[in-house]
Amino acid sequence: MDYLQTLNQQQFNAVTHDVGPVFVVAGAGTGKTRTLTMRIAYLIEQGHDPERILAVTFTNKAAREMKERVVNLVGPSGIGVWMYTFHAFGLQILRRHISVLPYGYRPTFSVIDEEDGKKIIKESIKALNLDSKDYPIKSLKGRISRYKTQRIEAFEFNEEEMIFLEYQRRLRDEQLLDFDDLILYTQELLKTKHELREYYQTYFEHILVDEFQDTDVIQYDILQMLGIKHKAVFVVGDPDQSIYAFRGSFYGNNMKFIKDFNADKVVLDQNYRSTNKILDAANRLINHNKNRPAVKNLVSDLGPGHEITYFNAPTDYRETFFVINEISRLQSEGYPLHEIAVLYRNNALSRIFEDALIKQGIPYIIYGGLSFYERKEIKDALAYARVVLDPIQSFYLKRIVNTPRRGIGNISIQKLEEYARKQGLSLYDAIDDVPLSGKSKQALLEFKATVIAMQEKIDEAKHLDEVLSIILDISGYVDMLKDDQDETSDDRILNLRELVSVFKRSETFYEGSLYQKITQLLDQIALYTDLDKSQNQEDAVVLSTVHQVKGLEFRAVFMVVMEEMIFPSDFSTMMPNEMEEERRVCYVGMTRAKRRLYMSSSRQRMVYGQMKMNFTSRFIRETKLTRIDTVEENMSSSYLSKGDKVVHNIFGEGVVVSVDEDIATIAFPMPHGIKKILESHPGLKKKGYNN
DNA sequence: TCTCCATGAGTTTTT
DNA sequence: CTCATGGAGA
Repeated sequence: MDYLQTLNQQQFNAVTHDVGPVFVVAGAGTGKTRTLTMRIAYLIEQGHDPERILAVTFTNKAAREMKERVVNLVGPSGIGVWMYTFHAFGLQILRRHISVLPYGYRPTFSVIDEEDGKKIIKESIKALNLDSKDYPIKSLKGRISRYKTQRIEAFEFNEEEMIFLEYQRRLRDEQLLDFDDLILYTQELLKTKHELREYYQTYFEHILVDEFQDTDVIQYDILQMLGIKHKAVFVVGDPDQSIYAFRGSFYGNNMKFIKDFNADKVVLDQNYRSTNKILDAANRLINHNKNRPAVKNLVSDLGPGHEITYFNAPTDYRETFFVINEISRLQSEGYPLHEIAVLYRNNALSRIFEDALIKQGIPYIIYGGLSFYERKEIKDALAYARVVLDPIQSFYLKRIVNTPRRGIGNISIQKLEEYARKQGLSLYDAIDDVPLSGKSKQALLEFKATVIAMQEKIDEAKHLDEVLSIILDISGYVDMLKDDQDETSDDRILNLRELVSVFKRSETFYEGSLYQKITQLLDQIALYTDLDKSQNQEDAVVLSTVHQVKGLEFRAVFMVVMEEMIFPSDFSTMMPNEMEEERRVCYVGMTRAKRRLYMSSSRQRMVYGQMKMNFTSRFIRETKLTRIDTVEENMSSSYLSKGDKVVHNIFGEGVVVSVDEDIATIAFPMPHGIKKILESHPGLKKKGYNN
C-alpha cells in the first residue's frame, strides 16, 4: 500500500476513513479523482469484494479513467468493480429487470438520444392534431425532461401534458427509452419491487459517488435506496462547483446527504493546480455565496504567482484585441496554445473571438458542437445495424427506409404506419400485405429484400467490423455518398470508416456471440457522447463555455465578457439561488487556471445586432480586482490612439492621426505621407512601448 | 422532394 | 445579427 504515502493528510484521512457514510468535500484541483480511486483500492486491499463495490460517475470518461487507475493500483481484481455512469448503471439494471415494470418493455429495448426524442415529440404533436407552432419542441423537451428528473409538474397547458403522455406511449410502443428513463425506471424498479431493492441494497456493500454535487433528486433516491442498508456510502464532490441545476441537479442533496446519512465531512482544500493569487481571487468570489454546505479556502504550495489581470475595454472589438495580444505574448513566453483557454458564458459569444483569432492566424478549437455519434451518417449506419438485428424497430426503420433514396416518400410511410397500426404489426412486418400502389409497394419490398440480404450475409460474418461493412455496402450508403458531389461527402465517408474501426477495436472488448457483442456495443454508443474531446491534440487555443471545461485545467485562462446581463446572465439576476449558481460558474472558470488568469469586459457590445451598454460584472467587483482601463499604460499592446508615436518597419516613425476600430490613420514623414494601417499589423510598433 | 424566403427566437447541456 | 423552422412553390 505504498500509494497511501503519496497522499496528503486530508486525502489520507478520506481514503482510510472507517467504512460508513462520508462526504469528501473536494475543492478544485485537490486530487479528487486520486482520492476516490485510492479509496476503492484501499477497500479492495482491506478484503472487500470488488464485485460488491459500486462506483458511479457522471461521464464515461471519468468511469473509464477511474477503472484504469484502480486496476493499476490493485491489479486485475479491480476489473470486477461496478464502475458506471448513472445512466449506464441504470441501463445494466434495466436490461435485467425492465420487463417487471408494467409498461410492456422487453430487455431488448433501445436507448435514444436527444435528437431522436425531439423527433418523437414532433410526431406526437402531429398525431394529436395539434399545431407544432404552438409547442416549441426544444422547450417542451426540456420541460418533459425536467418533469422526469425533478418530478415537477411543469406543463403549462393541458395539451402539453397530452403531448407528454403521447410521447411516453410512443416510446413504449417502439421499445425505446430516453436518457431520463434510464434513471427514472431504475428508481421505479427499486421503489416498487421490494425484492429487487432488497437484493441490490444487500448486494452492494460499498457505494461511491463522484461529482456528487451534480446528482438530481431521482439519482439521490436511488443512492439512498441502495445505500441505506450498509450505509457505506462515500461521496466526493464540491458544492461550490454545482453548475447544472438547470439540468436537474439538486443543490440541496449536499446537505440532505449529510443529514440523512449522518455523514462525516472531510474537506480537501490543498490545491495542486494554481498559484495563490488565483486561488485567493476565487476564494474571495465564492465567499459571497450564502448557501454553502461546507466553507473552504483553497491554498497551494505554488507561491503567489502572477497578478490577475482585469481589463475593461471600450468596445467588444477592443476586448478581443486585448485577448489576442496577450495570447501572442504568452506564446512568446513559451505557453503552448493548447494550454490557453478563452472561456465565456454562452456559445453565442464565441464568434468575435473566433474572428479575431482567424485574423491573427492563431489556431483554435471550439468545444461543443456535434459529437461523432451525433452525426447524421453515423446515426444512419447505426440505425441500419439496429434494423438488421431486429427489424421490428420501426423508429430506426423509418430513419433509413429512404436513405439512400428508394422512392419511399412520406405518404407511403404514413399509409404503411396506418396499416401496421390497424393490423397490430411492426412496419417491417406490414410491408408484405400493405395495400399500396405498384411503385411504392415494389420499393418497400425491395427494401425488405435488402434487409434480408444483409441479414444473410451477417449470419456468416465472424467479426464486428464485417457487420458494419456489409451494411454500408449492401445498403448502398457509401455509394450514395460517393455519387453526390456535396463537399461534406468525403468527410462523411471518412467518419463511416472511423466507425468501422470503432467496431473493429471493440471486437475484443465484449464477450459472447456476435449478436450479443453488437448489442453491447450499441448500448455503449448510445450513452457515449464525448469521444475524448478533451484530448486537445493540435496546438490550438481552446474556446469554450465554462460548463464544458469543468474538470479541465489550463496554464492560462481568459474569462471574457464579464458583464452584467451576460455573466451573470439576465435570466438569473432576480433569483438569489440562481445568482449563487451563476457565481459558482464563474468560480469554476477561474479555478481552471494554473498560472495566469485574465478577466475582461467591454463597455459596449453588439448583441443581436444592437449596441448594448453593459455594466461590469458584479463578480469582478466581488473578486476585488483592480481595473485596467487603458491597455497602453499597463500592458504590452499595439492599441493606438490619437497622438501616439509609432514605428513602422518600412515607413519609419509616425504619429497617429485617428483610429477607426482596427484601422489607424498614421502620418509618416515624406515620401510616405498618410497611411491607413491595421493597428495589429506586425510591422507596426508603438513607440516607448515596453514589455 | 428540393429550394427559397419569411418569420421568430436567441443560457448553461456530463447522459 | 444569425440560425432554425416551416410553408409555399417549382
